[in-house]
Amino acid sequence: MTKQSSFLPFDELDYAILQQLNKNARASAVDIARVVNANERTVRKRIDRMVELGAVRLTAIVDPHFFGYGISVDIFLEIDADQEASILGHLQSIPSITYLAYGHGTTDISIEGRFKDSEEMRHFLRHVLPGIPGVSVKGYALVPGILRNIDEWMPPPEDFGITTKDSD
Amino acid sequence: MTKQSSFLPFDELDYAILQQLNKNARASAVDIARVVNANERTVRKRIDRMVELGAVRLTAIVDPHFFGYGISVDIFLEIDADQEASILGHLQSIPSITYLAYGHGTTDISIEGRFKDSEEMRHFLRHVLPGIPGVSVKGYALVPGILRNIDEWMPPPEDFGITTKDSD
DNA sequence: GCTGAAAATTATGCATT
DNA sequence: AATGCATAATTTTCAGC
Repeated sequence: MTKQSSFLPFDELDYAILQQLNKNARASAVDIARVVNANERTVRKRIDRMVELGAVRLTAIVDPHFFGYGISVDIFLEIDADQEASILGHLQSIPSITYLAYGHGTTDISIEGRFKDSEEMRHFLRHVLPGIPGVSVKGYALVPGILRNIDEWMPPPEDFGITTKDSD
Repeated sequence: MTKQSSFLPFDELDYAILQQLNKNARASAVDIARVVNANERTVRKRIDRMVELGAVRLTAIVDPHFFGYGISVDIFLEIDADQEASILGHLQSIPSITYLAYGHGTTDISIEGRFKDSEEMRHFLRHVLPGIPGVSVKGYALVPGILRNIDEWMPPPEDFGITTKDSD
């Protein structure tokens, strides 16, 4: 058994509520209360607390495929260290970019772009990105399909103090 | 000018509503209606339609950092083609995995894992993954920081029929 | 497809345990 | 921290435009 992780701000009720909100963030507190077997006032307070603490964000997530963005590409950039802040700001503002992260080296950046067709992708790789001062495209790789993403992620039950049969 | 993309199921009102829902998926239709300057009944119908069409999912997204998952790692796997379905199913069920995608080759899989510390990461890389029949770890790379992810993504205004000063 | 008005449901504020 | 209760606000239903 590994060490019991310090403080757990949430419990199994929070976990159950979270699962419902994950299915439908607009579900009424009354409906959720019914499913998780709790008082609706309690449910609302728990939701408010999780959001206020910043543990959870209730949001609208848009499906790129629905809008015709059928192509996903991982792109590897190298940037001018002196212009890092402005370049990252610029990249943040580009709607084609669905993922932006620091890469392995100190001047490496990884991004994921979504495009409607290969023409759009090519234009982005050969004109948009190289057109940003201090940015050079080191390579890219088409992503054949994404099966899971952060929006479907949930911490394990243990993080809510729920002990599943444990013998790890 | 590139070709006008076929049919646009949504308009600028949908776009405005979406932006509000992105900030807070539980915002009341009345509040949203005030901000976007529309009737509340209309707002509700637009929301329902976007969700029913599958363009948007209203969900709770959990912040891994809040729960102590401070380490992100990109991991590259090669899997036995004959066991693809069962392996992908297995990977889907692992809570450490926040991203799962097909990779470049026909037997390549890319995943992203989140861990509380390097010990947990090491255990995952050296025992959990190799313990899955048909899976071998080809390499991995620590991700120093993620600045943007799919949950913050929105299609460009053009996809809602909004013509910004365009001269691309 | 948008809006109006009444009924039903849900959310909020205060108080109690 | 959870809940009961009264009040306020929102959502739903049934329309008409």
